[in-house]
Amino acid sequence: MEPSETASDSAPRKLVRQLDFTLVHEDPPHLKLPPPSPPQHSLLPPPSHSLLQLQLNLQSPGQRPWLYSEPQEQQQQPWLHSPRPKLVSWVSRFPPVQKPPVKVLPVVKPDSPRSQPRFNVESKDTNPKKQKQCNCKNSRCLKLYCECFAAGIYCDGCNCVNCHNNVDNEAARQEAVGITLERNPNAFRPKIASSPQEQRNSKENEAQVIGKHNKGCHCKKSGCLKKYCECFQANILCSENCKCMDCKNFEGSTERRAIFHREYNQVHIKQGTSDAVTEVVGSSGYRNHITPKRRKIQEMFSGKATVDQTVNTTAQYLQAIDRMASPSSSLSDSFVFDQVNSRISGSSRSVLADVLQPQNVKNLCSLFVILARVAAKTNAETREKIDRKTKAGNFKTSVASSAKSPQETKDVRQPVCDDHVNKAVADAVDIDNYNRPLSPETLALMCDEQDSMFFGNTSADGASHKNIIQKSLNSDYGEQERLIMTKLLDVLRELVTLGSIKG
DNA sequence: GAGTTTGAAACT
DNA sequence: CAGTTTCAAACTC
Repeated sequence: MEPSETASDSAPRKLVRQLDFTLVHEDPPHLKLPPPSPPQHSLLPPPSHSLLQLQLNLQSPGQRPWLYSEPQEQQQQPWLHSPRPKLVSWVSRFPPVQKPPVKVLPVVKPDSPRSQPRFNVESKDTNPKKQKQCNCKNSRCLKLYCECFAAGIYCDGCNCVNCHNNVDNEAARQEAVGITLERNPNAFRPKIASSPQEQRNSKENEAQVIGKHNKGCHCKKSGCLKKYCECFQANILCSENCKCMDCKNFEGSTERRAIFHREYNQVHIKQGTSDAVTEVVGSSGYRNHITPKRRKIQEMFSGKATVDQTVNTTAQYLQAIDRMASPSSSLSDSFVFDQVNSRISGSSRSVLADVLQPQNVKNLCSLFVILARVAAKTNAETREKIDRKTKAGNFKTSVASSAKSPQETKDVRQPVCDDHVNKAVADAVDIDNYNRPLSPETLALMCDEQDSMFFGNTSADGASHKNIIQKSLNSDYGEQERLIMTKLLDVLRELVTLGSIKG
């Protein structure tokens, strides 16, 4: 504020000039709607050409009265003339005071007085029937602590004490608004910004949410997985704007998955859809299990701004594989996670999402199988050596060894039926099963199927991988390793390049 | 429902 | 701008 100005005389003018609720009028992130159909929910009154008119039209006292005082200026808001047809159409399509019906979310939390978001983010107030009711005691509802005030509405039926956020205290409130805006011109703006990707996803009729918290959260203890976290509450991932510690609100986070899993299950158990729950749990209950190594990689790649772009891209690649390899055609698990993740996945949506093809995943999987086979051979020979050594040097061991049936000996030699190899294959297959532990029987079956699964096609890639296998099994281990790693690197590089180009 | 925890907002 | 305090929602018991 200029020294010559006072809060009271400068506030109103500054208000209207600075307030830009552009984003307010967009759908909340989790309620993205198909373009042609009318919006079904909005936290705030739909935009109006005439703010004065809006104020007059609003029978409910709870509607940002201070925002609607200078229509001319409002009309000059850039977004009304910028290429944002969606917003313009909103303006013309909806009367100001109409409260659209609630859109039922795919994942709903159990009803609770606290279930409404705490912060003035777009996702709040998903139930238009009941206005938020604050419980302020010391702020007179004239600070951003107050949800109503922060949301730009009068308190109405709240449980607040000494409330000044009402018509009777209009002057005081105006002043408070002025002070608040002086402190932060964006104080009343929505905190969640959508990205261009959101538009595209809307066109694709996906419920993708690509949002980002403008300021970012600063959580320290909640892991950004509780509603204390603004990002979490807004159903978006933490972004580079955040300064949170020990953040678990990133794409691919096991903990985050677990939470949504739990919530989904709770809701459906309540709704009596136990069949669906069983299906969901059955098909994905193991997804939350994650190998330490994999988790390490995830955490390593959960990168924020400080992480190198290349690394990020690789992480996204891994995440994309994670997504792609999920049986997205399945209605149970993938539905839940597609719905949940799509609402949550934010700015870190993989740039490879549209680049990766099933063949890429196959290629990578085939490499893992190769690794498994090499490991199997290595391991089998090591065991053989140990056996020979113990046979020669230890009578007892010799007896035990000789007691082995020929079949057992043969089993040891079989590439992917060894413990270590099982692990290797499990890691490889893990992509398809989201870390679900596999029984030995299943693994054995998969061993037999690997070839047809991954090399059944007659593509050049398939042939080249077969060659690698031959080479791997016939040449020195060092050479095998080199070949495999080189191929793996090639695959990753290719995808990173694709991602970079797209990015 | 009371008490505690949490993190944004406000203040210094 | 960093550290501290205030505040009210979220959470726990």
